[in-house]
Amino acid sequence: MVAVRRVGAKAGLSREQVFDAALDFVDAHGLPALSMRKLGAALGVEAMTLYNYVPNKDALLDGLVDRVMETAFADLDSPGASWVPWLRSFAHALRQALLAHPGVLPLAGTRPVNSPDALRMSERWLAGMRAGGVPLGRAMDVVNVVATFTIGHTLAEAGRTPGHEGTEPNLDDRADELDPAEFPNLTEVIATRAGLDFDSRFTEAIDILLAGYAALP
Amino acid sequence: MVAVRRVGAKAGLSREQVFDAALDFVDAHGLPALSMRKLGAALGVEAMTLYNYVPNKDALLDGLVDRVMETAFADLDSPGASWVPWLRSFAHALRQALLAHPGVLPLAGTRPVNSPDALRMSERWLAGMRAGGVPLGRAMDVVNVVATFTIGHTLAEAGRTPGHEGTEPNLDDRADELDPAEFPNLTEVIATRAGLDFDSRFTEAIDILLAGYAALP
DNA sequence: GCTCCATTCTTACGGCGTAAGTTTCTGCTA
DNA sequence: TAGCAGAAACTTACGCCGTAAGAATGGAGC
Repeated sequence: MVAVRRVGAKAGLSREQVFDAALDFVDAHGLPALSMRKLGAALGVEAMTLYNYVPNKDALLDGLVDRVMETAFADLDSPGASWVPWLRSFAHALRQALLAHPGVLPLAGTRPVNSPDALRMSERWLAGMRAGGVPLGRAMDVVNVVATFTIGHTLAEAGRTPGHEGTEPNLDDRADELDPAEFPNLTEVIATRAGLDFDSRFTEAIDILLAGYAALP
Repeated sequence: MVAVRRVGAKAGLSREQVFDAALDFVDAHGLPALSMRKLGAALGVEAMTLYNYVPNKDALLDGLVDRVMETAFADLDSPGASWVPWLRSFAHALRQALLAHPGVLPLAGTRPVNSPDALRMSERWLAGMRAGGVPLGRAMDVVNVVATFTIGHTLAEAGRTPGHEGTEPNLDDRADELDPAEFPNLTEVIATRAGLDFDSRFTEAIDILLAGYAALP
C-alpha cells in the first residue's frame, strides 16, 4: 500500500530503499522494463525524486551489481592457508547470487565493480591468499579466472535475455524443428540431455581450474 | 558519399549492408548510441526503411552477435582426432573476434546463438569430437566451458561498458586515490602490474582447462 | 500510356532520461 | 509564536527512442 502524501512531505525514502526497490523491480519485470518513472511509481514517488538518492540511472545500475556481488561475499571468511576450498566456495556463492537475480546478470558482465566495499574485499582476499603462499600475480589471476568464468557460465545458464522471455527460442524450444538427419548429434543431445546439466558442468569446471592452478609450480 | 535519391527510388540496400553498417556503427560509436534513426542516417535512409530488412531492433542485435561469432569459426576446420589444439584455436579465435568488436560483446553474453549457421557449426564440432573419441556429453561440456569462459573473460578485458568510455573509472584510474596503507596489496598490483596481463592469463587458463578435460577418465 | 507493386518517406504515439524551475513541508532561530 | 532557510518532492519541458499506419514515389510488365 502506498501512503497518501502531499507535495513536499517526505516520503521517508533512503538510498537503501531505492536500490532495494530497483532490485525487486528487476527481479519481477526484467531489466529492460526498469525506468526511472516506473521505479518511482513503485515507490509512490515521481521519477525526479529518485535523483535525490542517485545521480543518474547508470549509477543505479552500478549499485545493483554491487549489491548482488556483496551477497556473494557475505558469508565468506578470509581464504587463509586453504585457498582452494575458499575459492570453490566463492565460485558457488557467486553463481548462486547471480542466479538469484538473473535480471542483474547482464550488468555484472559489463560493469566494473570498483565500489569501496569491493576494493576492501579484493584487498582482503589478496592478503589472505598471499598469506597462504600464493604469489600476488597468481592470486589475481586465479581469482579473476574463477570470477569471469562464473559470470560467463551463469550468463549462458540464465539463458535468454531477461525481459525477453519467450521472444528468443533456445535450443530446447527448437527440438521439433531439428531434422535428425541433418543434426543427428544435436538431436541426441536434446533427447538424452547429455551435456546439458549446468550444475554439474560448473562444478566440474571449477574443480579442474582449481586443481590446475594448485598444481602450478 | 551518400548518393542523392528521391522518395521511392530504391536505395539498393540489402540485409547484408544493414548488418555491416550496424557493426561499423557500433564499433565506431558504441552500442548505446545505436538507434534505428542513426543507423538509417548512416545508410542515407530513413529509420523505417530498415524495417524492410529487419523485423525489429532486437533481430538486428541478434544478427550482430551471429556475425561476430561466425568470424570466430571462419578459419577453423573440423576438430578431428586432436580436439585439444582445435579447442585452443577456437578459444583464441573467439577472443580475437570479440575483442575486434567490443561493442557487440555485452550482447554476446546475453543472446543465445541459434541461427541455422550456428546450429550447423555445433553439429560439425560435435561430430568431429565424437570421432576423436570424446563422449557426446563431455564434448558439449568442454566446448561450452571454453566458450563461456572466453566470453566472461573477454567481457572483463574489454572492461568498461562500451559506449560509456570514460564514465566508469577502472582500477588503474583510481591508483592515485588508493591509500597504500589501507590497500597495500592492490597498490602493489598496480605498481608491478602483477596479475594484470589478460593475454597470458587467458592462455594459461585455457591450457589448464583443456589439460584437465583431456586427463578425465 | 497505364496499372500494379515494391520500396521509401512522412507522420504520429507513447515512453524514455533528465535539466530547470516551482511548490510544499520541517525545524531552527528570534 | 512568527518567520525563514533548507530539504524534499513535484511539474514542466526537451530531445531522444522504437515502431505502427498510411501516403508518396518509382520502375516493371502489359
